[in-house]
Amino acid sequence: MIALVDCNNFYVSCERVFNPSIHNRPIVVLSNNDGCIISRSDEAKALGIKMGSPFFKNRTIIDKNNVYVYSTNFPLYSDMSQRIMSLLIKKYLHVEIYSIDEAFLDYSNIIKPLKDALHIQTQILKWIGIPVSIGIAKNKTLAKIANKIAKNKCRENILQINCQEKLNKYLKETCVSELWGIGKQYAKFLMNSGINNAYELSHCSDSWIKKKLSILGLMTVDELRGKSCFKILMEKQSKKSIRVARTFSKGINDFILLSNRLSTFTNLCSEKLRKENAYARKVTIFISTNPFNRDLNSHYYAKKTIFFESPTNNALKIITHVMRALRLIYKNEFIYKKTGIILSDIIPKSKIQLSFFNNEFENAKENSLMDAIDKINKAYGKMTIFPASNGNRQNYFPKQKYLSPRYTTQINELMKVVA
DNA sequence: TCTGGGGTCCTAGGACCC
DNA sequence: TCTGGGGTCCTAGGACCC
Repeated sequence: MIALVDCNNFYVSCERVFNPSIHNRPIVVLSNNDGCIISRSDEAKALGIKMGSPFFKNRTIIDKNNVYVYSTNFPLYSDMSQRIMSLLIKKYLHVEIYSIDEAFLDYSNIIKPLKDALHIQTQILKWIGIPVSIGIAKNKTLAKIANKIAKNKCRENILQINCQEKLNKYLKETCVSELWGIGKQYAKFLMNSGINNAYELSHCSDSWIKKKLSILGLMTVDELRGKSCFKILMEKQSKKSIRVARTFSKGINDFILLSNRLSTFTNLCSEKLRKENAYARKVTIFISTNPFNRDLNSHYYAKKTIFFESPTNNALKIITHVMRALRLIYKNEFIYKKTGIILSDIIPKSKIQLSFFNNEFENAKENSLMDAIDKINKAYGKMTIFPASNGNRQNYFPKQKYLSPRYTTQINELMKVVA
């Protein structure tokens, strides 16, 4: 059994903790630049304010109903999140922090799941002040479904799906668009194909699903059928890319202004990288015109990736590459609305071996790189690697690959870094 | 007039290699 | 005139998540 703990209207709930006077009032929290609505209280939802919709389009409803409006306060939200997560980690052995407001718990050894869930729910509310919903079911996808129903239809905000009868009933009640892993495009496609709810989806053929929705879609469908495909990932996953991007309130078409902004982004980005104790192998910059402009001919999007000679986290080095990329794509006749930089192909310094080799060699990280390579050679005759994305998908993908020349080069580079 | 930011993963197809 | 087979690597583009 897996339980999903999900905070109700998280950002709004955080604001309420520090301002109890707004408890029964409609509240919304806005995104960066106060552009979109990204969190709503139940009262605001009842007014018909949509998630992600632009602030200016809701202006009339907001003014008319005295809706409280907050700009985001991310430091506050992540602090509150940490408090909740550490409470969970203290109490449970296996916890996956899935997002700022969600965590999966391994409930396989919990004897009375409902009672236990009620207890932790009460504790979080009492000690931290945040209301949470808890869904309990056989796997992550079903726990997501249980959570959604718990949040919207159960008085206690807790629901366990523990028999096939209940499961079938809930699957039939769940529209494909509400499923975890089925987004707008897939939902549209499925409904056009006559598949409207989760129950119908679970009866589609494997080959068709895989072809149309990719391997991840098939895993989702397998979970609806009761298999467990997505494991609980306890270890903090090291980042594979880091990005800083902004939409400007006014478009920019001046090269100097753009490069100034990009320098700032580069600093922020490499700061994040150093915080991760990691190095990046490439940088991508992108710039785009206003995507909401009605004139489609004025849409312009450009992206340029530059590889480093060796992995780095040095902002000055990165900036020279960023500027080169900007010069390559800059065209004066456009007014850019959005720019960003992405550092990717990230190598965690503290466990360099791990990023290239099988988990079995985790304990090799204490030793030198050469030792690790020797061990691997002895064990396998030739080196063994796993693609980074293989973690969850061992049932679907063959495990072994031989070490290609590409990786030999990378190892040589890594050894330079280590030295 | 005003429409977020930060991530992950998969797939197809071309380049390239032996 | 015919035009292999098996493999890797990289990228663009498109999907998804909160």
